[in-house]
Amino acid sequence: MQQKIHQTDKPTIRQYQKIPRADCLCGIILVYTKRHTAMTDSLHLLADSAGKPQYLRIKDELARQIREGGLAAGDRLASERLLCERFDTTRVTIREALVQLESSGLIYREERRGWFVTPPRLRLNPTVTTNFHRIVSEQGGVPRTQLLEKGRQTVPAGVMDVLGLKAFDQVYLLKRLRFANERALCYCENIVLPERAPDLLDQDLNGSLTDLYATRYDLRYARMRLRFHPTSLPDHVANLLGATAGLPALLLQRLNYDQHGRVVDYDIEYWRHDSLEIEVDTGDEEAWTKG
Amino acid sequence: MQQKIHQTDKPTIRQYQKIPRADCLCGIILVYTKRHTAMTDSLHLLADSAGKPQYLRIKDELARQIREGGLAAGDRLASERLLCERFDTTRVTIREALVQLESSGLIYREERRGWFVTPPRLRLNPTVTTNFHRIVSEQGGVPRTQLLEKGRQTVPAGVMDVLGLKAFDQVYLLKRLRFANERALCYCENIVLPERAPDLLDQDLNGSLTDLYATRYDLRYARMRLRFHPTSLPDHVANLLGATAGLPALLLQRLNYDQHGRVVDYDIEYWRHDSLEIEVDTGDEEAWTKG
DNA sequence: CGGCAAATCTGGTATATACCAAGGAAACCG
DNA sequence: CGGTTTCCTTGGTATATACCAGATTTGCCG
Repeated sequence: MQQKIHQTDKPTIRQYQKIPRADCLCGIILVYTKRHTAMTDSLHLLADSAGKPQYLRIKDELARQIREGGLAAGDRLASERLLCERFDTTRVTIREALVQLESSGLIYREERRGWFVTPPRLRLNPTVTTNFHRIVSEQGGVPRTQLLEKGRQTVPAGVMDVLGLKAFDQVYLLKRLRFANERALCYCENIVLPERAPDLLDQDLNGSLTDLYATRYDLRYARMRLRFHPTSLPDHVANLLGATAGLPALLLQRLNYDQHGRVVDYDIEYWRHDSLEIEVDTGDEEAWTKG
Repeated sequence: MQQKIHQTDKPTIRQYQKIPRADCLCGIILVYTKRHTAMTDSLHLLADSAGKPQYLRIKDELARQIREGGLAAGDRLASERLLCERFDTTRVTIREALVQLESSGLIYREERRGWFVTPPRLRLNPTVTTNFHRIVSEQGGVPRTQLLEKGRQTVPAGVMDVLGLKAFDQVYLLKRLRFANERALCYCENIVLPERAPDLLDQDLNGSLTDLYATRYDLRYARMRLRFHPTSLPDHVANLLGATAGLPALLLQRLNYDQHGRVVDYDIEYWRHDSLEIEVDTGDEEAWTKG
């Protein structure tokens, strides 16, 4: 290994240049890079794909290498500084490409650990089951729910009306994280009507709420009003999910009714944008199962 | 405003900082740099949110100003360079904040024209109606559909199975853009079974396909299989929508059946992530209308 | 006044550089 | 051997600067 001079970035990079270190893991990311392709003309920008910006070409190239290069879900990409060298550019440009790949859902990052290939999305049919544990298990993953906070409080203004409550009415509030294979996918808050589930706070809330409702309170979700839109993670949610602030996300809100047509609870969920695929089938149920 | 000297960025920036900037070469000397930074503060940077990165504080501040400052949907923000001056930072940092606000859906950009406040999302209940024109109109907007391309071709491999077709079977393919108030929201491709809608290509395809089906072919969507997930715009779609490559988006795919249970068509739609809010109500229809 | 070209403004892309803090491995120590 | 300290790697954040091309405005000319 080369000696380092001090800890700034420059020496670090230099060090890689001398060491071929064939290594791997991403060795897929080949070396050539455009330096040579562009050599003839002063600039790196040119040649290549008709006037496309460099970061887009890098993005395409990385995507191709991930697809064809045998990187599997969860594998780590080469470090940014290494990619800089391979594509002969700066971290700013590399990161532009990486961030766009993240935005497309192909890769994700773990804070200061690196960039990884995103695992397959969880397929979710919120009209059929909301049982997170069941869904993850059925799709071959290991589910986990972590209770962050539980309490009884006055109903938040934003949901007072939809829950049919008046100011100062009390509700249970749960804050939980959902994991699949130890990757945090979702942060959710459940606002529950106490009269539907007395003593809820004394139960084990690290499992399925749906199951708890069914087994202990004889409640089953019969109808729901579902709303959602793409947005990005608020700071505090990003922290909880171990993601970077501003990561694209899906904000999902759901008002649930039981088999008697009574409101049970209201859910607010922030899902990583790259973690789910939503399915909704409408129309005659019979027809679907037959088909 | 101050006078400019010439058109590169440097003079512009220099003009704001009166410091002598003892040349840099950043190396060792660097006495001044991000000046004042923490110094006495007196700046917006201050006290404020404990240790939050600057771009997040700027993001919050911009969001606040948009909310409280009376900027309405469609209004333009100050230019990046002006924001640099106001927040005493560089374009890189300002853009980090702007991009995150874009990601949250609060603002959007028009290529080289500026940053604007995003108009309200279109509320969409894909299980009730897929009639874009109707939806936009009902929500007070002016809809427009632009046919980009139409043709008859062999069925694309990806949808062959779901459409119940065999290789080399023919389908109609439409490529269209959807606008609300002249803002492009959605790019969609419709893959239609010719036997359901003969002579479709001879019709006016700049309107509602749903209407056309109903009036001319006596077809009504009775069931659909809907899939979607957040991703980002592929380059060619970004170009068509007048958006930047990599903009967060919602990819929506839908398999439609008519009142006889026969497949009619398959839709692939890319929506701007900031353009829609999806609603799905499930359960007893009666109950909903009563409620 | 209307049309066109030049000046200017805007965001888009890119380089080079630096320092920081958290993650993690290696070295060290008891 | 196990716990702790040191140090390197990694991404996160930020500065300073530049040039480009499209969009807009200005201003001149006929």
